[in-house]
Amino acid sequence: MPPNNRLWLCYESHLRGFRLTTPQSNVIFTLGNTQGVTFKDIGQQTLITKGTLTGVVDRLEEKGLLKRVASEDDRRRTIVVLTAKGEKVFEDVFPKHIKHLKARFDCLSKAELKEAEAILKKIKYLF
Amino acid sequence: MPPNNRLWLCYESHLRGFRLTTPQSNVIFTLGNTQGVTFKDIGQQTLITKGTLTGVVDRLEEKGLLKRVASEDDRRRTIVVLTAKGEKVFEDVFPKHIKHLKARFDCLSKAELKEAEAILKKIKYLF
DNA sequence: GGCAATTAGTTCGTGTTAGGACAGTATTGC
DNA sequence: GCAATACTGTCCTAACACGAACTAATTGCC
Repeated sequence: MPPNNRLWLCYESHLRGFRLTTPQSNVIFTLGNTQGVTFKDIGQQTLITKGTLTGVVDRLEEKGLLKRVASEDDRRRTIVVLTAKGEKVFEDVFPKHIKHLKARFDCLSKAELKEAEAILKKIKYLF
Repeated sequence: MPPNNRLWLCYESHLRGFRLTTPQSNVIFTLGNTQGVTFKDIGQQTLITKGTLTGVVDRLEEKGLLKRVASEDDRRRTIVVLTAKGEKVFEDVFPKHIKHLKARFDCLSKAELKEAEAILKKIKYLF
C-alpha cells in the first residue's frame, strides 16, 4: 500500500506538473549540487532498491536529464550525473517543491511541529 | 515512493509470511465479518483505486479466497464475498496481524499514543 | 599468485499504482 | 418516456516495488 492519502497526493501531483514522478524527482534531488553519485548511494538516499533504480535512471536518461558515467577507480560502479538540462530542472523544481510543502505545514505552530517531530522520531525508533 | 521504511517493512513482511501482499490483505480484512462488499466500497475503505482493485480481486479470486457475485438491485454492481477458505484465512491472519503491530506500539505509553494521534490528526486535516 | 567470497549494476517475474478510455446500467430532467 | 447524465467495474498503459538470478569486477584469504 503506497501512501494513499491527501498529503501524498499533494506531494505527488505537484511534481507531476513538472512531468516528474516522485521517484524520478527524488533521484534528481539527490543528484543536485553534486559531481555525480553512484547507483548504490542514490539507492541508499532515496530508499529505492537497485533493481527499481535501474528503470528510474533509464527513464531519466531517455529524457536527457542525466547520464551514466563509468567509474575509473572501480569499474563495477556507474556514476550518475545530471546533464545541463537536468541541472536546470533541478534548479527549477527543487525550490518550488520545498516551498509548496512548506506552505502547508506553515499552518502548524512551531510548537506543533516540534511535537510532531518528537513523536514521529519515537515511532521511528520502535522499528 | 511507497512507504520505504522499517515500520512498513515490518507490516508487510509479516503478511508475506501468510502469502498475502498488503493490498490483498487489506481487501481480506475489509471483507471479514461482512456479507459482502461492493468494489466501490472496498476501494473507499482500502484507498485502492478501482482500476487497481480489479487486479487485486482477480488474484484473490484465483487463490480461491473470495468470489464475485452480481448484485440483484443494481446490475452495475459486483459484490465481493469471502469464500469459506477466505474466511479461514481472515480468522487466522487478522488477529495475528493486529497482535504483531500492537506489540511494537506497546512500547509507547498511553500518553505518547494519544499525543501521536492528536498531532497526526492535525497533519491529516491540513490536506 | 590464485581462487572464493563480496560487491555493483542489470534483468526478470509477479504484483501494485494512478489515470484514462470504455461498455453496460441506472438515474434525472424535462 | 426519452435523452442527457452519472455511476460501476473492466481493460489498458506507463511507472514502480521487491526479491532473486545473473554478469562483471574487486577484495580477502591462504
